[in-house]
Order: sequence, then C-alpha cells, then structure tokens
Amino acid sequence: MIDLTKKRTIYNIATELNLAPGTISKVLNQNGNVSDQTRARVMNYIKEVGYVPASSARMLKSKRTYTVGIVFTEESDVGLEHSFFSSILQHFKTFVEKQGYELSFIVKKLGQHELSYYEWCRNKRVDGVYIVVGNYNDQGLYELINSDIPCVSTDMIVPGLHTVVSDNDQGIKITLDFIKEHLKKEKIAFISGPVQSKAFHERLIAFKREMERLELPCEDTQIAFAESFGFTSGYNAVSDLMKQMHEKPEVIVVSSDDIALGVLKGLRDLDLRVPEDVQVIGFDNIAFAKHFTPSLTTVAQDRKMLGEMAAKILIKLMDGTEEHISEITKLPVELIIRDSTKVNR
Amino acid sequence: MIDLTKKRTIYNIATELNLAPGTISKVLNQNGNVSDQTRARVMNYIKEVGYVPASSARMLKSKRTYTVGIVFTEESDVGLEHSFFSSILQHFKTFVEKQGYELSFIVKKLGQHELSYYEWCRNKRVDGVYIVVGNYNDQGLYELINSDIPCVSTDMIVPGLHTVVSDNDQGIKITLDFIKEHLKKEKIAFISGPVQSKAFHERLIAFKREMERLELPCEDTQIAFAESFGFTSGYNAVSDLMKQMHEKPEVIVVSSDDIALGVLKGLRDLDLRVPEDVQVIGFDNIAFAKHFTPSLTTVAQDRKMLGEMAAKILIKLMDGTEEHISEITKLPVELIIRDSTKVNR
DNA sequence: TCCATTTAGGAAATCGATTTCACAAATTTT
DNA sequence: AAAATTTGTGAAATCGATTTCCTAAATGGA
Repeated sequence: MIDLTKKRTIYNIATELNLAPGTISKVLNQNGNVSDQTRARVMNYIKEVGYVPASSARMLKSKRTYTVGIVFTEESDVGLEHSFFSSILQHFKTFVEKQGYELSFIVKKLGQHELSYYEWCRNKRVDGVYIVVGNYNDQGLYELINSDIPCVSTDMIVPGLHTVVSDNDQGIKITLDFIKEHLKKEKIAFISGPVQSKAFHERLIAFKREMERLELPCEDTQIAFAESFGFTSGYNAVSDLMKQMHEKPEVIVVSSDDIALGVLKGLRDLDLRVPEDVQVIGFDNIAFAKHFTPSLTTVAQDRKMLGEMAAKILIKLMDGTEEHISEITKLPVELIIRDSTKVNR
Repeated sequence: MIDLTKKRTIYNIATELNLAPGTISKVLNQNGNVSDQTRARVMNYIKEVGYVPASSARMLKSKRTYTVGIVFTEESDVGLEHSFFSSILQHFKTFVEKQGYELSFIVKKLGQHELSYYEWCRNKRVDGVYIVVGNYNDQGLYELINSDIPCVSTDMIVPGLHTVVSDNDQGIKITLDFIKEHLKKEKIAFISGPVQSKAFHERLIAFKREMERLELPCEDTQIAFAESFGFTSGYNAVSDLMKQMHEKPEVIVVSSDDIALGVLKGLRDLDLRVPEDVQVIGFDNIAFAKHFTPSLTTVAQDRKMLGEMAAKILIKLMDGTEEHISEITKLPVELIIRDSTKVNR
C-alpha cells in the first residue's frame, strides 16, 4: 500500500521507482530523453500519490514563476469594489489561469522594507505585470513600464506600454450618429468624467470632433464636468449643466454609466422626465444600467474581451515568441438601446 | 562607486562586506547573535544597494511564504464582480498587506495537473487560507478546512472552521422592532434569498422566530423565495408574493439588497408606490442602495470590520500564538433608514 | 563484424537563502 | 592569573527542484 500522506519530493519518487531524481524532473518538464515506458510509469505514480513539485524550488532554479503581478491602484479607496475593472480583471484571471499562471497583487512593502513596484517584481520574479488600474502620477509605475519586465494595461496609455482599450472614438461616433439618425435631435450636451483619465479625455475630444463633423453646434456651455467617478458627481454635474445652458438640451451624452446614473437621478429631481423631456446615453454598460429606472441606453464595452485580450498579449510577451505586437489594441464597442432614449420615427 | 544594477545575493553582499553569508541572513531575520555594529553596517549596505532577498530561496528553506490563499468561488460566474464580497476582500487585503502578507488566488490546476484546494495549498505552501465565498457542495473545501492549514471564512459555517459573520439574528430583530415601533405596521412579508446560503437561511429562521416573539402572524403565504442572488430574481419573487398573499403586505423585508432592488422595481411595475402603499427593507447596504429611487432602508453590514476581523483571526492562527480563538465571531449590524420606509408618528 | 551514431538514464552542480554547529575572542568569575 | 562563560562570526549542510555533462546500451551503416 502506498502512503498518501507522506511528503514527496523528486528524491522520494526517484528511489521508490528506482530512478534518478533528474529523470523525474525530465518527465515533469517533458524535455530531455526519456523512454515512453518510463515516462508513463512516472506519470502514473505521480498521479497516484498526488505529488506536486514544490514551486519554490522550481522557481529558485528555473527563474520562471508563472506568476503575473497585478497593479490595481485604489483610486479613492475603491479598489476591487470598482465593478468595471474588477470585471475585466476577473476575465483576465480566468484566462491566464487556464494557461497555468497565477495572480499576485503587487504590494509596495514586503517584510520590513518599502519597495518600489519594480523591486517587488524583481524580488518576486513575476513573469509579467498587468496594470489594471494605474495612476499617471505614480512615478514608480514608469520604472516598471520601462524595465525588462513585460507589462500590459487596460487603462493607461504610455509609450512603450502595451495597452488594450475600447475604441472610445468609435463609441462616441456611433452614439452621435444614432442621435442624429434615429432620435433626430440636434441639441446635444456632454457630461465628462475627470479628464485626467485617458479614457474620459478621449471621449471628450471625440465628442467635440464628431459634433463638428456632423455640423452641430458645440459650445463650451454644452459641456459639463463631473468632479469624480461616481454617482454623486453626476448628480451635481447635471445641475451645473442646466444652469450654464441657455436652452435645455434634448439629449445628454455622459462619459460613464456611474456618472450617468447620477445624471438620471439629478434630472428627476429637476422635474425633467427621461426620455420624454431629455434623453440620456451613458458609456460602459455597467451591470446596474439595465436595472435603473429608466434603464440606461449606453455604449457597451466588451469587458470579457478586454480582459482576455490583455491576457493573450501578456502571455505572448512573456513567452517572448511573437515578433511584433502592436502597442495599442482597440476593441470595438456596441450601442445598447434602452429606455433612457426614445427613437423618433 | 557601487553598482546598483548588479544582481545581489547574500553571497555578494557577504564578500563585499567581508562577512559570511550566514551573518547577512542573521541580520535579515533579526535573530542570532550579531553585534550592533555589524548589523548596522549590513542594514545600511542593503538599503543602499536595494537588495531584497529572493523569496523563492527563502520559501524553500524556511517553509514560510507569507502568502494567504484566497478561495473565492464564482457562483454563476460573478466572482470578483460581486461587490459585497469584493469589498470585504478588499479590506482583508489591505489589512494583511500591512502585516507583510500577500494574497494568492487558489487555482485548481497548476501546470498540467488538476489539483484539489489542499494539494494546491500544500504545493504553494501558503501560510493560511481565507475562504471569502465557498460552496457547501464543494467537497474539496472540507479536505482543506480539516487540514493543518489555518483557514478563516466570512461566508461558510462549518465545524472546525473559524468564521466571521454579521449578526443576522440581530439584524432581523432590529428590523422587526423598528417596523413595529416606528412604522407601526403588522402585516409583514418576507422575501428570502436561496437558503443554501447560510446567511439567507439564518435570516429566514430569525424572521420566523422574531415574528413569533412579537406575536405577529407568520404564515407560509407571507414568505416568498428568490431563485437566485440577483435583481431579476427579486423582481420575480415579489410578483409571486403578491399572488400568494390574501391581503397585501404593508412592509416587505428582503434578505439582501440585490434582491430588494429588484423588489422595488417589481413593485413599481405592479403599480404599488413605495413607501406609500408598501414599505421595503433590505439587508447588506450595498453601494447602490442609497442611489436607487426610492433609496433603500437596509441593515448595514460592516464590510470593513468583516474583512479586518477575518484578517486578524487568520494572522493569529498562522502565528500559532493565541491559545484559544472562538470559532464564530459575530459582528454587530446597523439599520440605515432611508426613503423606502416612512416612519408613522 | 566493427565502428559510428543515437538514445536512455544517472551523477553532480546549481539556484539563494536559512540554520546548526563549531570556534575564537572577549568578558566575567574565582 | 587561570578557568568558565558569553558573544560574534564563519563553515557547511540543507531545502527541492533543474540542467548540463557523461556513460552505457542500443541501433545503424559499412
């Protein structure tokens, strides 16, 4: 009878099978010359006793950890609670785990010392880094991005960093085309999130450009800014907007759903009905958008594809195989029409 | 001039300082006999060159990894998107990181093999495990819980497992007391989440018990069940409830906010006004509860304390210091009164 | 049949820390 | 001043894999 509780090493296994430790290792790593017969014998035995190689030893020698470091900067202490990025991370995680990688959140301090991102990564010997949410003001990030460690991001756009983003330009374009063609409205306002965020900035620029392309008026009074990322800042922004506009807008385009839901509530408190008096279109398609009353028309980002594409690119970078990978990957978006807009026929 | 890019090991450092590698290690681990002078000399040098010990080597020898394994079972593929548990995990993470621990999601397979939780943990040599969300039907979890690896949970209640939970009994009790004393209503219905979840089960039992204590009628027709955890199942459940009740309820107590928001929407579609016709009270105080219209009165769980308490207990277990830690830690809850209820004076 | 080549598997060094044991120097005791 | 004790440091084994180099057997070609 085989003792299943015993702690196994390749040495045990080797003696128990009358082989050398090295041979076991060769089977494990499917390289080297091992006969099919011995390979099968080893594999079976390993499965039977439930042996698993000690990762620390493997890491020490081979210098590969099969670990991806995660940078998830906690803007105003939201962190993992931020459902949009959590969701992307979730898909990323599922994908890389299938390939045998593991996630490890990057912690700035380890033991007693305070470490930079790069020091941490070198110490932990992560094979790559996924910057889910980063902060442009965080100098430590640049050290990491410019290092020899492969990095990928779904948030920041920085020269030398591979990034996967939704096509914000296209998102705004289809929104405005939809407004003009189907809603048949021309008095359009825009509520932007804080433009330190690259995504918000892009959407704002795209809005101005597309308004011009459609030959619609686009004055500064048509644009208001939310102070932050959340519901409350949207609530406040819409009241600012209404104050500064001479004439009420017919449609309000908002650069994120979190903010847009605040806008909807703000409009209700201003006694404006949606979509009868004003129509609203958001961006992101967060889970709650369809449950709100009225449900929110919005530009859906494909969170699954964002996460998986980031995973694919990072794995390619870590393998070092693929010759050239373009730095920015833009993913298509889709307009989801719900009750906050009303098609005019 | 010191070369900062050079890769350092204790051997380098030792020769560069004219000491033995062992001495460096002793300084690093602040044990062993080292003179204050040498200690200072080593510490300074280490800081200067930015040396960090290779964790894989340390792990290999010392058998401590300063890593906490995370079980986060993805019920119906929500995973990290589930904001309630994500939030608890976030607080847990912040706390343990301050103590120098790191999180590592438990993945069932590693490399080629399919691993059980326990095998994975043994392999990775995690120092402890935090079961954020577990599944009672997952047999592999019991192997883990009954092993020698310290575990803590905020979700499951299993003999031998340390668990931190909100006081569900108290939550229901203060809810019903509030309804009787301040809302002055007696026709109370209950919408429960799926009772496979221990929390939902406890809340349901507590409801029945407290109704009896208050000498209020509590028939089966007053209780409806949501099929799942989300908005939609709440929406459906409230329509079931209305069909099965002879007389409309004055107050509906719902065992989670996710479900309660669906209930609010369902009521609107049934042309019942909240709080004028029916009043609603939820449980959890999710972020959106205060933004919904009407905003939701709910029993708030202290997510920060849940996460931190779990962290504290796990660290104690891992240190093996504390003599006795009680298996179940109940945390107080608080009723947050908002617009979905209307106090009757 | 003999030599060249391929194949299978073993021996041993290595990765970078930790930790025990031994030893010399310094200090205290008698 | 000699003996006993404490203190600081070094040498070497160890953790559990990977990997290179080497040897013996098996195969093939002439």
